[in-house]
Amino acid sequence: MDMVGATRDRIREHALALFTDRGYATASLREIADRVGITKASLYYHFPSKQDLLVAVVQPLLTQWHDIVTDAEASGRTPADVHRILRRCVDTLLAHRAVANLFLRDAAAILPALAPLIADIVETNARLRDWLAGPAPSAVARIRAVAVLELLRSALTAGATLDDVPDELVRRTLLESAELVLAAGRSGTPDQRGHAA
Amino acid sequence: MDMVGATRDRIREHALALFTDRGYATASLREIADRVGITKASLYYHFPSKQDLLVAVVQPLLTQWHDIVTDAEASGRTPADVHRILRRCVDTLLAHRAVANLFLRDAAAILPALAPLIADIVETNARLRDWLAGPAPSAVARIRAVAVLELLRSALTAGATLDDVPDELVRRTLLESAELVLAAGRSGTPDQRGHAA
DNA sequence: GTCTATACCAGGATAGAC
DNA sequence: GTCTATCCTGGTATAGAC
Repeated sequence: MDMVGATRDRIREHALALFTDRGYATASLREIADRVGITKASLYYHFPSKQDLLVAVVQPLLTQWHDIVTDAEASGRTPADVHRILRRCVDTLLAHRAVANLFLRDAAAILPALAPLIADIVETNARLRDWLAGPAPSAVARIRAVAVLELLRSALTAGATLDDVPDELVRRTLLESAELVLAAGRSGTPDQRGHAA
Repeated sequence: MDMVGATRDRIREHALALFTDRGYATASLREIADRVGITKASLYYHFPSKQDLLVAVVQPLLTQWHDIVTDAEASGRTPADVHRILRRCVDTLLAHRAVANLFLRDAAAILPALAPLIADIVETNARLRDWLAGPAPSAVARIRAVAVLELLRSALTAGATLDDVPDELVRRTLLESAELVLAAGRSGTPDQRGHAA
């Protein structure tokens, strides 16, 4: 019955592969078409522009990231909640490794191409950051929230740089570190606001 | 006396500006030339290719980053040493904000263009990471080292995202967090070397 | 040391035939 | 759904005037 979209899917896969190892801007539609076994013009039948192709490639990650924020905002903020959310973040990055890497390593090329979605992307990240920072956060707490998100990204780079360490250990270590940084706010590190025992 | 290299410098500046806000691949030599007030062909007199121009733009940061590693490897690894090195990292990122952002946000486009330098860049980062991880590091210690470097990057994003917080506070908070993560190895957090049972 | 002019090729995009 | 042909822009290159 449905081979419907079969070509479309193959295009998406090859596009992702080429985007990630040539960079979005440099990856050529001709080469994508070649790999799929069709011509450039045929590609344009399935996707009206290079940007549309990119959006199709990137959508799954965005959707899941959005779900995480929804989950976060619907729940409390006990240590267990924080742990669950952070874990979902890392898991999602690892599950969509290739696309996530595109965002991390190719943001300058990709974000302008995602112009229609950019407002939503920025807002989603801001909401996640704000949730992590907690209610009525100090400037320090907000900086820590940004730092924690950045820290989680290393789930991707760590796997690539240190090739003999298993994903599972990376995930555990990063979650631990992230919680450590966040917890610093609650358990009173120096100069947070004077003193809090 | 010497206006020698004046045009060259102006080209470098405008190139950096355009690279950072269009992305390296999309930034056109024609537009750079326009801004400088010369023609594309004149540009080619000063820089034999777009890549050479990029290298010229990027060199100062690389040199300074290299110096940090040299400093690190020449010194001990007391908390004070670690603090000094981390501080130099953050300061360098902030001092070369624009170029550093190029590396962070445009890596996919830039690294291939820096092919001749790439071996050195990777090696420098690996040495910094290894120094941070300490002698005979466990897998966890190495992951933490990667995470800490990633965390310091947020000096750049934090400034951009949270616009009302001063650089100085960002710097202090990130250094604190970085040291916290590194120190976790020494002061014994749970399950450092995996679960036995 | 800087410029004009000109040309080549690759890549994104479109029109129209089958 | 796929093709051929065509257009425009951009990086690269060269020859030559001032």
